[in-house]
Amino acid sequence: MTEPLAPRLSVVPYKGTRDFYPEDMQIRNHIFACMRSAAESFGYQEYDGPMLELFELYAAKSGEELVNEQLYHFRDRAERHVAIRPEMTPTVARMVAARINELPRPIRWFSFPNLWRYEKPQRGRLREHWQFNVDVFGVDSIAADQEIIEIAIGVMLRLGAGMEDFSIHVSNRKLLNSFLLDRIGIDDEHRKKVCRAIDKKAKLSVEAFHEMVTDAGLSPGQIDELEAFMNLNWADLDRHSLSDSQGASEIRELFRGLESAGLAGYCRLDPSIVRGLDYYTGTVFEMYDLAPENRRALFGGGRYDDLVGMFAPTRLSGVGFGMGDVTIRDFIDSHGLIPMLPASADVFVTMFDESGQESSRELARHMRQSGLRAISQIEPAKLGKQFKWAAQCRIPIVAIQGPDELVSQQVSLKNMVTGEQVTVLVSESVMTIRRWLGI
RNA sequence: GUGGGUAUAGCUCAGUUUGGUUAGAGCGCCUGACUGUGGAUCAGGAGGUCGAGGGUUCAAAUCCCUCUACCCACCCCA
Repeated sequence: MTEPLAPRLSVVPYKGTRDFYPEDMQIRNHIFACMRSAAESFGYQEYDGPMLELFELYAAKSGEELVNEQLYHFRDRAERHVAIRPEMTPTVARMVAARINELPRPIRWFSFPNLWRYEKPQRGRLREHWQFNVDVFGVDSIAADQEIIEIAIGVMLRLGAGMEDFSIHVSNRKLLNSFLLDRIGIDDEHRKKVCRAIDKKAKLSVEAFHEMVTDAGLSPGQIDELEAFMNLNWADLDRHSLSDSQGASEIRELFRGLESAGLAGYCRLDPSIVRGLDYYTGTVFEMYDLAPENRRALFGGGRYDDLVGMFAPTRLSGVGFGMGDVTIRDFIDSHGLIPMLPASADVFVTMFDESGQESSRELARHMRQSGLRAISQIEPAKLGKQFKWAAQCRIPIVAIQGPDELVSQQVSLKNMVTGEQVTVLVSESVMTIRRWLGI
């Protein structure tokens, strides 16, 4: 007689979320390590904040769609209206504002928050993702914009990407605004539509683009000017009629700085970069995969004049970017940049039988005390099985101490990569292992 | 929210057009050949309510209906 089975629960993770099994976690850690290293090399400090914030924090500035359709929110037991953070910027602005008078400026911070948005999942887009956020507050000059872009490039280089893999498209909101308002005289009413068309140009056919901007009220002459504007190279800015505008001079300054840093090759002026968020006021940039099958921006950022102002009377400018783990993972996947994952241990210590348990554990303990990562066979088993297990886990060295070795205080070490095997005194074993591993 | 695709073993997939023995393959897993040595080879084994529910039929993985999940694209974004 068998009991009727209870209905089983699903093993599938909640829609739009991921399980990180150890092999996934290793890759995530690798990506985060590259990000952290890039930020720390510029002296940025890590911070974190709560995953829950009051709903009002986002209602104020985060944009209609994000709040109305994508926010996870609920009432807590005291009827407070609580939201799960969909982005980090409001939190960091709140944290900076709370200590606005004591923090030495510039403030250089980074974080790895997990963020939640109620989305329909698809490639590069899930409901929970981790986002590397880097911001510098309190610098009005373009030098900060350059530093932020340098960090972003630093992450890509650490991940193993090169000039042939990605490109950072840079523009400036002021430049776009001068062009639209002063140069060709678009009114506010049509500006949004034109911006949308500009933002989408790369994805549209020439005809579709023309239709879209004509629909937005542009004359054929204005369209010609717009297309010339969008093809501007930063070096051409000097000869352009917008040459004297503040946007143009900021762009020039930024590119001169990037050029002298040897980084101009990773960047190019692309006046079609708009970015959706309203709070950007100056430099804006997006990173694109140069592989043509991946057309969407992988990350982006820019300068925002005053996010802190919603909490404190002080104006404090900021520049920053956010980099999502989902898109970056897709990027390194498709560019063959997933590194060989290191094994979880340096050495596997075998065990023969009940009588060898103590000596086996003692040997592993000895190796750990010498700084090696050692895995013990937990209970006696066939040696072949133990070897197989070690090989499956790609542990590079197996230590064998059977009755033969035990009588003479020796241990046999097998290099699983080369197949070489030696028998040495226990006291010399760590040295041999270190030599084999090159550590 | 709109549109398209997919669902069969742990994984990748045949089989569905034309309903018919006990639903298959490769890889992976377990056992043995091999009582002190992994990858190779050979032999054997475990593992499926064919996404779920209903219908048609003597008979359904296969035909019909409904639902669900996942993937992709649009919108928007990382």
